Amino acid sequence: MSDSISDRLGRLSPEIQAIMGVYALYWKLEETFDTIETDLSHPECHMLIKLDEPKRMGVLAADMLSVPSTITATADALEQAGYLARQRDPSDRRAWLLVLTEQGKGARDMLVSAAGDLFHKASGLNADETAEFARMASKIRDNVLKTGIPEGLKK
Amino acid sequence: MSDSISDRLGRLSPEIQAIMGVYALYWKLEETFDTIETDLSHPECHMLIKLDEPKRMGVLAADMLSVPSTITATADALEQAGYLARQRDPSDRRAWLLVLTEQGKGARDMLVSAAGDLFHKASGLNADETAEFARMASKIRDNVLKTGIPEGLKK
DNA sequence: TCATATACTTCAAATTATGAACTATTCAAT
DNA sequence: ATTGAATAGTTCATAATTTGAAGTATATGA
Repeated sequence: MSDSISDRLGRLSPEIQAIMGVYALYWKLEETFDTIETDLSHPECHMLIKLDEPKRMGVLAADMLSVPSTITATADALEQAGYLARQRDPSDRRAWLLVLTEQGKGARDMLVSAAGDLFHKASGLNADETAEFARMASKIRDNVLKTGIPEGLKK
Repeated sequence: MSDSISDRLGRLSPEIQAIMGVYALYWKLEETFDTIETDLSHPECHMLIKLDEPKRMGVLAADMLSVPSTITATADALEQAGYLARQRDPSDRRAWLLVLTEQGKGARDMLVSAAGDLFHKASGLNADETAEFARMASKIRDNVLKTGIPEGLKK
């Protein structure tokens, strides 16, 4: 009776197994970012990868579950290094669109390609398994972004 | 020809979909740690969850793809707050075993339970899907830990 | 036209991670 | 035994990253 919870926890529920797998993969991917491109920081890599098309900073903040000031700092660094340019959003002149330069596109292609390789090596999954994992991961991501940022209750 | 790479990248390969899903879930889980227990930092939560049984600090470092000094800092904080105790490893007196106190076990059970709930809410997966995702995540984790820390080539 | 909300910026402070130099212990080979 | 090299963990100064509060400019609605 008293052990029902501890036992279940001790034997690691599927949820905890899933979480630990996610953490291991996340940490491994972060670690391997270090070995690729020396002049890009981790948040800069994240942002580049997200910029498959011009996006508003607020969209990126929501996407990365981050706050505006963090996005500003990362965008500043990428802009100064020539990877992207800020353009006013014509439909709302308060907002900026972050647009990759040619240099930025090149860096992004390299990163995305390298990340794909890394995923293969780190995960050890074959093509079918990768496809299945990607399907579930996409579903999860949709759900996170849908439920994320409750706007009102920021702690 | 020239578009084959860009096209594939633009349409987001399964690997990138998988990575983005993993990042979204990781960030969401981190975010929700903030809403649970106020007197534990993120790395402290990670360490508590890992301590399902007494472990050496080096094992934790390998497990968290981290370095010894980081583990020391986190263990110091948890020890000082009464969540764990250091015991010399009888089989190697250079090493410490980190052992949860009763308070630590209680906190861990709470965290693990909360993390399970969070996974459900954040992922939106049902029980079957969760089991399948957990299976793949475990496989990935095994592979990461197997291939991780190449010892020699630290960058 | 005024009040309020939104998009982003600035900046100082807090958190977290890291590497290099150090102590204590172990292990292997004399 | 004794020495030397390797390992486990610690200390500490520094770097990287994130955050929240206050500010500017633009939009929206009454």
